[in-house]
Amino acid sequence: MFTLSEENYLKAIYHLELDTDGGVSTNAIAEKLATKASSVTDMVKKLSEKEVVLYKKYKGVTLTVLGKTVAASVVRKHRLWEVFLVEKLNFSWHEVHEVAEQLEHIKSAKLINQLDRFLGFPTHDPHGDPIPDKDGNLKIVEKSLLSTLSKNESGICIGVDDSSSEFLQFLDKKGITLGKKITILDKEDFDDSLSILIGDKKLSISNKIASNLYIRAHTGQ
Amino acid sequence: MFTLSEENYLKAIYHLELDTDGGVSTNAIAEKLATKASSVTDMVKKLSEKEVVLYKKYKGVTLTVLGKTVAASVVRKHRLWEVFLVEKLNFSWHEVHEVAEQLEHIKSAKLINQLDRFLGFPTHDPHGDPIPDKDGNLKIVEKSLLSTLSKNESGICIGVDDSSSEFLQFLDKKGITLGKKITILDKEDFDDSLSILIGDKKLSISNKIASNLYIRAHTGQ
DNA sequence: TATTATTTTTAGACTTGTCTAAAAATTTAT
DNA sequence: ATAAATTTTTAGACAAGTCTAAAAATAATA
Repeated sequence: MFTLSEENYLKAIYHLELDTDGGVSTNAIAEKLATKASSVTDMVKKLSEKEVVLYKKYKGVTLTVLGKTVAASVVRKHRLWEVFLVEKLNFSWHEVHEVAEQLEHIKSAKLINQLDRFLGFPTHDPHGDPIPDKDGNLKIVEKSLLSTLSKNESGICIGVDDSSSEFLQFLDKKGITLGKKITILDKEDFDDSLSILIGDKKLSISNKIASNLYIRAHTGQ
Repeated sequence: MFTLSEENYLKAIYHLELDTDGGVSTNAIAEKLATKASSVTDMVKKLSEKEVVLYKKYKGVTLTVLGKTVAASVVRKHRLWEVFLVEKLNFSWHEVHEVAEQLEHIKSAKLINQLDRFLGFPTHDPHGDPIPDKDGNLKIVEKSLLSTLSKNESGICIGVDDSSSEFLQFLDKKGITLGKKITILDKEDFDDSLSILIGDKKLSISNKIASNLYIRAHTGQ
């Protein structure tokens, strides 16, 4: 069994590994968890003894198969709870993170399995991130950043890269939500801003926005 | 803000105060929390500094108004989550306690308010215990133990005194659930066992069982 | 009421997870 | 390739919450 703190470290390493090649650095973990490097070293040693990470001094850490399973289970719980909060309790997508950070540590296999069923076995959370299955596997969906699409191409909005509260609230204001079809009407070379059609509305968005929105390719009509 | 441990102490004192006159003893708290008296003394001092309990050495503790509010809020959360688990996630009433012990510590006013609404503002948990409202007030229902009823009297089963897993599973097996009408067909002087009518079934139950079932008086037919 | 038994508190120690400050290793730059 | 900068680790300390063992206070009993 793992403590709350251990689970948080495993989750942080799990996320960091996804966009790192080779081991995850002590400092990277420290930054993600808003703690000190020395604390990370201490914890990493403990996790190493528990055989959930591989650790060589000064060389960073990687999750073992076991560690990845534990981390994925925490992520699974986090994302299922987020779906619950949005679908059943009328939370906005920018409000769910903090609460899900707490709920993800509740220990009960039955609870999470029944919650999964109650929610209709969702595959993605309210930000478009995939929900690991019971075995920790993710359903990978082919996705591209909106900013990489060309004029006249279109796609379905399926997620965000930056899921900060500010960005999500901005999207709410603009009426940009998951599942909506977006078509590139025009691209401005000058500042890389885009003119898009979303639903039946025409919008102009900056490149910064477009680089934070994930799109599933949507060929035809 | 209160730690998990502090909340557990406050809850324990809250429950103990309900069936104690005067201060709650150190040993009583220790027993309820399965800890040592010396640990209780330490924690009680801290709670006293935080002004949630009144404490005089060797004289036991009582909750302050603030302490009672905090404790009631934890109990409220516990019982609302129990309703959720039973009503929405198909838990049996004997399975909910352990999970609710964890969920009761999740901190989010919006979460609990929305959960309350989602559940239809329930007033009682799956064991028949009242759910404190936002201000910590309980709706007191006139209730009596089944064992105190006389022959030919009847009532509605509204709760249990002992909510141990074993007792609850026993009741399940006998088909005794909350909301059912129970009529005393006969009382046996010899061993105080009862012959009862529940639904359309006739059952014989021991006095021990009858002393653990709460009944709301049900005059007429 | 004096004595014994029980309850409660104190004193000191231990664990977990964190921190600061300093030392060691690694990386970067001249 | 050596010096400087950065990263990482070690060493020692601290707070929270718990424990054991012993002392103090209270309650029970003879």
